[in-house]
Amino acid sequence: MHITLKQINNFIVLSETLHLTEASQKLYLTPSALHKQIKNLEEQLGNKLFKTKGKRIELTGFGESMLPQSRNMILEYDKFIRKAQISLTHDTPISINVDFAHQVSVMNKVKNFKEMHPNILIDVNVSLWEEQQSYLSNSKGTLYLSGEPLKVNKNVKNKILKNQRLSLLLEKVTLYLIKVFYYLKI
Amino acid sequence: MHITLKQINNFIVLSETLHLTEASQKLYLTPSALHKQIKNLEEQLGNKLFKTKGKRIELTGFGESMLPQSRNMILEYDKFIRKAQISLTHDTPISINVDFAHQVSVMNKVKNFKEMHPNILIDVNVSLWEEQQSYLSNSKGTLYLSGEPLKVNKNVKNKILKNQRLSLLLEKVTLYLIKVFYYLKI
DNA sequence: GGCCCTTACGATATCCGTAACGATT
DNA sequence: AATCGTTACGGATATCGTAAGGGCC
Repeated sequence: MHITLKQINNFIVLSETLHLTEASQKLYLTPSALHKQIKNLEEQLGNKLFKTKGKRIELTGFGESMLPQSRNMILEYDKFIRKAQISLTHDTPISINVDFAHQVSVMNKVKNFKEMHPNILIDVNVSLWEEQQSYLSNSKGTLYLSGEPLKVNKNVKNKILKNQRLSLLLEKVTLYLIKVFYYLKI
Repeated sequence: MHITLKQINNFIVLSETLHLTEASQKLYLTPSALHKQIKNLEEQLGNKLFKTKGKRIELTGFGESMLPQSRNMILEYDKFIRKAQISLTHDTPISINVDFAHQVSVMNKVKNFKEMHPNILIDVNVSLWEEQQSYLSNSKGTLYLSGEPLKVNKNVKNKILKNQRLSLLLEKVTLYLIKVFYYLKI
């Protein structure tokens, strides 16, 4: 069980781009890190997934054959996550941070939502995105989610600062946001 | 993608035993480690999977609802591994270590196998299991597989020494062995 | 008291980024 | 010369085991 979902996902992304640098960007990794993960996966599978012709990367026959099953793994994972989202119990208090740009649209939807579901607690804290960034620039920066501090490690912090998309990167935040958006039907 | 297959597997095993200590033994972990992994999974899912009534552990409704999808994940992973095994190319040289107890049965099968598949290279090295253990007792102990040294970290080493079952624990070895056994139809 | 879950803490292993190298176009 | 894959190395992070705490039978 040493093979990880992350590695399988890496494999799929690289197989789609056949371009290490490009794939590594999509995965928010350095080419070096991605390269090592692929190597590691190949080692555990006992066969090479890719071969390199000059600068070009190609799938091996083995890699080709592993692709469908790999996609199934990720699809199954998606279902798993979706299940977790839908299983949200209605008494879980939810609080979300929204940056300024999305304040209006979210607040309106939350308002409607609260009328429909008065027993689901939602707090919406609005803060400038720059403010959230400055939290993260501080090495001890924390975000708060449902009242609890959300530890942010350096990697995640960098990813956020680079991409300015919180929901794409912090899975825990994503989960909560999606929960809300699921109800909001955003 | 922080949720790992290992965690999902942990969840399933614990849900079957509802007994932390017992589950942790099945998973070759200490209760402490398993406990933390479950906590971590719950945190990422945003809901508790288990609740504790006195000394007894019970599934929450959420945990119950996550079980089928979790099992699917593991089933899909099994298919994934099986696919990798079957995709073995016939020109991969294979060498396996066999302990004394299994020498005769394996050697006979290998012999038959070689007659049927003369172009698949298999070397069988026989050594006492105690010998293999003593390799591992040395902190720099290595096993050899297909000529390449197989780095053994301390955790794996301990697991092997405890359980005396190589094939259950070293996935890489398992993979190779299963490859062979697949052909051998053992 | 004994069993069991839980938490704190330290060691080990793993993961990732930086930087440098080598090869290809 | 520029781009890309690869490797070496160091720091940050995660994982695990040991040991100690606390509740229930």
